[in-house]
Amino acid sequence: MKQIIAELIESALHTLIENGTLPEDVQPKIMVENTRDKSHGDYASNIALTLAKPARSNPRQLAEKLVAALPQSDNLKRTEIAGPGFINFFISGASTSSLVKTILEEKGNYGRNNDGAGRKAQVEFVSANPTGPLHIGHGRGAAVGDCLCRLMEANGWEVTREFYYNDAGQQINNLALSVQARCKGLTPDDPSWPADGYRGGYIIDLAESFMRGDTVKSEDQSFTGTKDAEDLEAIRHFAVAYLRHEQDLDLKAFAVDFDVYFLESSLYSEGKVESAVQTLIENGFTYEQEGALWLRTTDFGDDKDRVMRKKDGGYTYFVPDVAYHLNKWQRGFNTVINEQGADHHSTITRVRAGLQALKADIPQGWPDYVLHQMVTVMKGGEEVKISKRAGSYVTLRDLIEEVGRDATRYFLAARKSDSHLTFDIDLARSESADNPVYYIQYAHARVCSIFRKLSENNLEWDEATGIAALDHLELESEKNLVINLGRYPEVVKNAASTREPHQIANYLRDLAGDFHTYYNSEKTLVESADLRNARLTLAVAVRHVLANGLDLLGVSAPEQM
RNA sequence: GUCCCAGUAGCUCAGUUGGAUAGAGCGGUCCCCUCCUAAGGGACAGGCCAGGGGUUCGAAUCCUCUCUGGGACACCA
Repeated sequence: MKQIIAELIESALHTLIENGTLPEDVQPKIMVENTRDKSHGDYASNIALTLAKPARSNPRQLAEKLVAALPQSDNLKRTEIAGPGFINFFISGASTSSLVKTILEEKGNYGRNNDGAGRKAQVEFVSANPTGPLHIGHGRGAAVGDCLCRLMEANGWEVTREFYYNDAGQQINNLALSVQARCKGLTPDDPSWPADGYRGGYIIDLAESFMRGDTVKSEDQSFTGTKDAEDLEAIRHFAVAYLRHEQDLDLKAFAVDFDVYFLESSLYSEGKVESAVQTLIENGFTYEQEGALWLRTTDFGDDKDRVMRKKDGGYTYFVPDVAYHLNKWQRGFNTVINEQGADHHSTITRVRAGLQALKADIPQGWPDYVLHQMVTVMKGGEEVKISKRAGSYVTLRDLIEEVGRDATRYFLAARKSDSHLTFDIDLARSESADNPVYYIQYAHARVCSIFRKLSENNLEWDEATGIAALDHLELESEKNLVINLGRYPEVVKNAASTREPHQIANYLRDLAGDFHTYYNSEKTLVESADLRNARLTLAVAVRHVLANGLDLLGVSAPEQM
């Protein structure tokens, strides 16, 4: 509808340019907006305000000329000029009908578009180290990342979900040493407990499982405990497999699936780290100093150069990261989004700098990053520190068990990811019935309930009659609902291009609110067959859009609550 | 010290990319089930949009400085 109005305005502008009211060289940016106040019409444009200066006219006069030059359209009932020079558009019943009809035809596809045109996009998210269960911060990453994927898919992209396993570093050594210490019966209080050891209770479970000789399976590996507390290599393998298995269960409980699990260790074993380093040296962006190899990241906007290879010969962590991203590029992903915690933000500059220094024709500013800020967990009125080493811990699975998957996903995805989030567990648990996600689901269930009642009364919804009678929907609340239904496709588009899945959640809350208001004020199952069928048709349209939007969030749309 | 993010109702947060009188939920006060599910609706109260300057027809939104909170700035991952 916005598009249609924009075209009408464009046509009027041409007329005004031809008759000399506007100079020929104007490059107007036509903006059509949803109005906040319905007395301002259904849509409004500020075009006369932005063009008043080049036209050397006052905005209201210009607006009048524009309105006069607007072509005739069935979609418009009337226009008016208001305030400093806004043009307000009131849409006609015909345009309402055609929108509802479109939704009924497209059903689950309504709101989807093909902007991506089947191009490949890759989203890397969660990517937790296999050193402990997933916590709420990972949960935020999982919720935001998965919604982003769903959004990209809804915009016509072919999305690959990828999880990067950091299985080759010092953290894994610490993990193995911690498990070994537990195998030997040590506790964190013992003097010989590893300095940076993990203290969480899950380490005890892990050690016991190893000493029992259990076999653990994860997505891509399997390992049996050797029961030998001196065999650090075996403990390392077992611990990684064990914790990956735990994380698999966490993700499954959260209904998040990955297409690719990428192992950091494979970058070493396949020589990719080494060859990336060679290229960087050959391209002349490195130098030796104090026994270490440095990358001149300052050439690419970093505030100081970074060490690539330490004095002891090991690589710093961003080197495999650069090799990893080169690999993503070589796999043909021109669009890559990395969803990470904000505490990793300093890596962005380095990875991008490294990629530029490879001279592999990778565009500047590639890849995209979506960062989520930290989650503060409150329990019993106090902040819970989510430190793996300290052992005080809120796992994602605990959270899902306490407040439910739908509510957890919604809560973590419904807020702008770059603002801090406070997750009050007591609130989420004790008032789970007041969680906004139920508000939206309830609207969906209510539509379904109307249809149950309909058949109890031995009546049927006649879709054809309903569509033909849509012009009976003349109430403000009904028109308002339709306008909001019409917004959905642009919300889907906008949320994807700005990488902001929370927009979907906000939209759904608004739509659900409008429907609840309508439901309370007007009865759907009225005597008049025409009006009844028209209202049922509108209700079906609402149900489709609610279900489509909830699906983008990975939240279920129950028929009954 | 440098960089990133944030600061909007008592609390948790939105604010459609610069529009008209700043909005929800929770909490507070008060109404609405003879009625398709009250997990709902309606009404009231609650605001110096952290603060100062600037940009323009117009600023919570853009620029700049200041203040406050969080995070990042290792030859840790």
